[in-house]
Amino acid sequence: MARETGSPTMADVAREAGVALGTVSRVVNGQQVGEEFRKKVEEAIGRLGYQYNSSGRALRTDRTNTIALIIPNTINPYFALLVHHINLELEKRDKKVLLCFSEYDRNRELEYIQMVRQNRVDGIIALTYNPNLIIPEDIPFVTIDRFFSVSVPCVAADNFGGGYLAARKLAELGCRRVAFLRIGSALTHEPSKRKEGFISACVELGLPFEVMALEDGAPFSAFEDFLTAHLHQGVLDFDGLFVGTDMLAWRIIQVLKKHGLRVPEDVQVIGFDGIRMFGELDYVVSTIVQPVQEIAEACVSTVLSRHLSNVPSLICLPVHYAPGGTTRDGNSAD
Amino acid sequence: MARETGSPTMADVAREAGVALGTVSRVVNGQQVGEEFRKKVEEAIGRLGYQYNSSGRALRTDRTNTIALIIPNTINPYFALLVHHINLELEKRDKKVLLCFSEYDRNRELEYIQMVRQNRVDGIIALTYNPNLIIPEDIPFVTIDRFFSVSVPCVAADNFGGGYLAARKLAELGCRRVAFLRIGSALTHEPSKRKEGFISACVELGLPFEVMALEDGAPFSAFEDFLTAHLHQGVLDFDGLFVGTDMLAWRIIQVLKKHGLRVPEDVQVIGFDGIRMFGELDYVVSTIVQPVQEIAEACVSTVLSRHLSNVPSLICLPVHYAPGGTTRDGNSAD
DNA sequence: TTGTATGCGTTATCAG
DNA sequence: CTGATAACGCATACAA
Repeated sequence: MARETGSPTMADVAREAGVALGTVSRVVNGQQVGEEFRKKVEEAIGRLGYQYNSSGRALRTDRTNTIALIIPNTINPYFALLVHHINLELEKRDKKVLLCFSEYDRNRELEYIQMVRQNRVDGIIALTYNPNLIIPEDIPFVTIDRFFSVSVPCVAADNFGGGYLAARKLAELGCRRVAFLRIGSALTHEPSKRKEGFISACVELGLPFEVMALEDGAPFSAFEDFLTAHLHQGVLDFDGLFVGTDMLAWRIIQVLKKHGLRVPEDVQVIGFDGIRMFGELDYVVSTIVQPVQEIAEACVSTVLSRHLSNVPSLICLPVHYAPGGTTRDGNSAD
Repeated sequence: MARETGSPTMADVAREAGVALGTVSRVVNGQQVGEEFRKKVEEAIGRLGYQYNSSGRALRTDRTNTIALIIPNTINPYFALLVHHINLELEKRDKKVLLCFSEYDRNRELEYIQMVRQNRVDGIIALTYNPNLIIPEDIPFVTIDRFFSVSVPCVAADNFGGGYLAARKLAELGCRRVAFLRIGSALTHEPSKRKEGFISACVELGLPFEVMALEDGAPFSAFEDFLTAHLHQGVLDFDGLFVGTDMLAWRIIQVLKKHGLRVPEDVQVIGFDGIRMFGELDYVVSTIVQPVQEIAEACVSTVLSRHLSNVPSLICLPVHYAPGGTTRDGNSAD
């Protein structure tokens, strides 16, 4: 008979089964145990409805089987996708996720670093643009989209290749003069390379281009000003736009439409990320699709790999293009 | 000097500060301690970079300060919103979130129930349509949108009121014949009341209406068939539609447009949920907005309330209407 | 192969 | 108000 207080423990199971505590532990952990004993223990576990206590195990082994995921939020659909896939990948490996929403707030990030230390997480996956984040040396740490140093593995899509692909695609779809629009963190991170790739392809193709890059905090109206400055008698100087993210692309398109420009007839637009309507319907705009599933897999297997030293410091995963109705190549899914 | 292995413990701090272990514990937990001692301990903590070990605390106190959140996924924008706000509310109260994505899969839900037992979570917040979910009696449990029994608190938006409001709004906007479209779980849950509210208002107003309700698993094409059956010489029998969710509304609108119908000129459409583009821009369709923030707050404060017996078994929160460009009342945000 | 005993880091009880 | 010490549930080294 188990104690009446709380849930049954291994000691309760041992008593119920008439075996030693250690034997129960071995059965629970799938180690080698005589058939007779195993059976007795399993029956006792069933009778008592025993569930092991992960606090006890964590205290003893100093492993929590928990990975902290630091990400700005979950309402941005791209982040939501990432959370989704990372959680799934971790679950496959019987790991738990400790959610940390930074909200782009440096102080919150610092508090989270402290919190995850208290919780003795086995590793951290972080998507943060905080330039001077203090990275714990003693916890496996993997970043997304942001390269800190060779000792901190970074997983990212092939942003350069994506920019390059976007420019080539616009050219292929008949564009004669294009522009790149972006707003984002001032610091250099992987997504910054979208611009380089785009420029590189334009130069290579002899395609005239312009760049409009804003830093975080700049007002969106700056883009409107830019566009109206390039609008002459209802005709835009550009017939193709590559925009840093799908979200920004969407907003830019609203502006274009407000000025009576048709998308894609007058201007073709390609975004970046691969956001779908409601997460599962059509792409919101024509886009360079990030391989979210692969990014998640890479983050998880990297953060869990025992020897981070053996792991490459930058894992770059291939992107692809998908039409989404804002280019003149049909609207079918990829 | 602390032991070289692992992070410093309270014992290390005690030694460093020249006080007893218990005193360190009292300082860490903000209990009354003499000024002299407190200072010595705090300095030692600073020198050693001590962070308390939550596994030890959990083992001792049998409280993990963790709440499990069971939800189908995070890629559906409504769920993403919910996850976001629930996480924020829990964080305010220094609680952690254990993420559980059910993917609408009954087996996964069962595994999660087991997992959260092992992790000794302090409570569970669940959004699940599983009709015969086994609810742990011994863990505070709060559901969203689904009423199980009076002993399990349920938090939901005022779905009936929302349906009612939608019908009145359509009437107010000049609709003469309307329809309600929905697809969803066959079982009766709170969102089912959207239909009742809608019908109730239609009857009250003498507004002719029709209902097209599909069960989960039915093909979307059934809606197309329904609409084409009601399409005569390019004119739809309805000039107003109320659709069960924003996502379905969006898809219905695509179909309407394919048939040359203009929204909102020919047909006005109101959805339900309050989904915004990219989570933060305009509403995707005109919609009945769920009070997600309040729902989250209610879930959290309920699941954390020590005496679940004192808590109402159904918490119903008010919704509101927001135009989103698919009705003839402008497109400005609320 | 199984039993026994110790300690993981913490809180809480009790004595001083 | 502080110090010493015993649990909490588990894994594991060691003894049988």
